[in-house]
Formats: sequence, structure tokens, C-alpha cells
Amino acid sequence: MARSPRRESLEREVFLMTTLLADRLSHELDAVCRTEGVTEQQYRVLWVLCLSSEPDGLPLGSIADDLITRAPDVSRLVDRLEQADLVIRRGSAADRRIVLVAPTSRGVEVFERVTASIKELHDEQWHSLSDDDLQRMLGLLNRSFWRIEATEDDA
Amino acid sequence: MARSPRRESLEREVFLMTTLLADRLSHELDAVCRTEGVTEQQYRVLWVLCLSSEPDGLPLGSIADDLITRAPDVSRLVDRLEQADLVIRRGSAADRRIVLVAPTSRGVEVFERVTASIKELHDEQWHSLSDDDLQRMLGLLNRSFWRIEATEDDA
DNA sequence: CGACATTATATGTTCTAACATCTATGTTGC
DNA sequence: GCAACATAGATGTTAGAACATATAATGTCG
Repeated sequence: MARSPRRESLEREVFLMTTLLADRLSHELDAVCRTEGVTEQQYRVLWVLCLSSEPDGLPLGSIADDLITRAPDVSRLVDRLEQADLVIRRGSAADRRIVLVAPTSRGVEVFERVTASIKELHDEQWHSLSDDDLQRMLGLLNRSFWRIEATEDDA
Repeated sequence: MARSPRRESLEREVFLMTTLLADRLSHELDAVCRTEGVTEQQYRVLWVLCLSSEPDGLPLGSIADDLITRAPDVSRLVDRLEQADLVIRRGSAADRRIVLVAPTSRGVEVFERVTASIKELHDEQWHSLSDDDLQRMLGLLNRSFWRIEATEDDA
């Protein structure tokens, strides 16, 4: 933990802690996903698909839009999910360019199991923060991300 | 920005915003590094080397320890830096297993230019947060990372 | 209708991360 | 001193990310 000499400015320190925390959280999440044989990215795709109520599935491009993180390769991401029998591809009758992707029953099961595990993980990850702390943190994160100045109501 | 249906729990939302923000910040940093031809990881190595005051350079393993993010391939990371003439490798006389890595003058220059650009970037990235906000954020990030409960002095 | 742009997806390629393994050197205990 | 183990680093291999380009279907405008 020889990390002292690098902290020059407050901004840099916040930057480092943000990336460090995200790195840690994300890897823990990935580890949980892999217990069910999927990567974090693959889980996110399952998430989008399973929460969508489109019966025929979603177009590939629409998945990419809904994935919070940029994923410049949804096609091959879905390839792997399809090989693992977690989703199926189906052509769209209306527009033959479109490929609809829907979760298989196995895909739904995996999604639900992973989701339950992730819920436990999150409880553990955020155990040390109260709900008020989490709200404050969320506010700061949002302001940082969207780069908006403070409002008056800073309780 | 169709992100509404996914926010089930506060914990998950904070998790998502943390990773989302880190992802954005980190990519902006990487973009700055690449204007000087290095990746973020490579810049971090230069950082460790340039801030160390060891005249002969640091052993590879010691670099890995100092890199905040885990880097399970420092050897090839240094390969690329060496090919770009930003660092040099040198054997250690005391322990012939050890390879010392030191920045070249070009390496130092690149490090300094990138560091200056990053300073500007950070100013921009954190413009919307006051110093108090940054301190609060840092406190929350640290408590999240180290998973420590709140102390009494929550100003 | 036909040339041309646009959209949706697939694929080619390159680089890197992650994991495991290998080699060389050093250390320890008998 | 030597066998067993530990350590430092390099390398082989595989999978995925990033970027560009190709292919196919659709829309548009003359």
C-alpha cells in the first residue's frame, strides 16, 4: 500500500479513488457472474433482455443502446451468449436487416440466479454506508458525471 | 438514455453510477495519454518510475506493487515502453534475477507533458464540484473502498 | 425506377488482459 | 554442499475490446 507520494491534488485523489473503487466493485461483480459462467458484459445483455417485455426479443442495436457501458461489439457478445444457449437470434419479418435477440429459458434462469447473488454482493459492498450516505454519494456521482453545479438544497 | 427501468435498489444505482463515472473519467484520461502515444497503463508505469528517486530504476515487481490498479503483465507492459524508448531495462548486479527499469529522458518528457495535460483534464472533470464536495466525495469513496463505518465527525 | 445515402448487423484485424507455465536465480535446512 | 523450495521475470496461449470495414436491406430523391 505504498500510495502516499502520488497524491498531489484533491482532484487527482478523487479521480484515483473513483477508478479504484469502481475497479474493485466491478471485479467482484464479474466474479459473481462467472460462478454462473457469464461475464459481466454478458450479464448486462441478459439483464436488458430479461427486463424488456418485448415477446420477440430486442434488436441488437437496441441492446447496445440500453447497455449502460459502451459495447462496440454486441454482435460477438451475443454470439457467445448464443453458443452458451442463453439467448436466441431470430430474424425480424418486418425489417429483414434486423436480428431480434431473446433470452432462452436457461438464459432467464441464469439471469435470475446471478441477480440474486448480485443483490447479496451489493449488500456487502455497501454495508458501511447508510441510506443517507448512499443518497449523498449518488448525488455527488451524478453531479460529477453530468457536470452540473450544486443546487441550493444540499441537506 | 433509456435507463429508468433498471434502477431497483439504491445500492445498485450507486454501483452503476460509480462504474459509469469511473469509466468515463478513465477513458478521458486514456485519450489524453494517447495524444502523447502512451496508454493509461503505460502512463501509470512512467508515473511510478518518474516519482521514484531510485537512480538505477525500480525492479519490475516493485512497479507492479505501486501501480494502483492490478497489472498482471508488467513484463510486456514494460516491453512496449522499452520499444517506444521511454524506459530502459538494466540487470541488477546484486541479484541477477532482478531487472531494474528506469525512465529515459524521452520517458521523463512524455510523463511531464502528459501530467500537465491531465491536470487540465482533472480541472475540467471536477469543475462542478467544490472543494468541500470533493472532500465529502473522497470520504465516501474511501469508506466504500475500505468498507469502514461512519465516524462521528460528519460535518 | 435507379443511383445514392442510411441503417442494422457481421466480420477482419490488431492489441491487450488474464491466466498459466517456464526458466533462471536465490534462499533455506539438513 | 546439495536438495527442496521460493522468488523474479519472461513467455505461450486464449479470450475479449477497440477500431475499421464489409454486406445486406431499407429509405429517399431525382
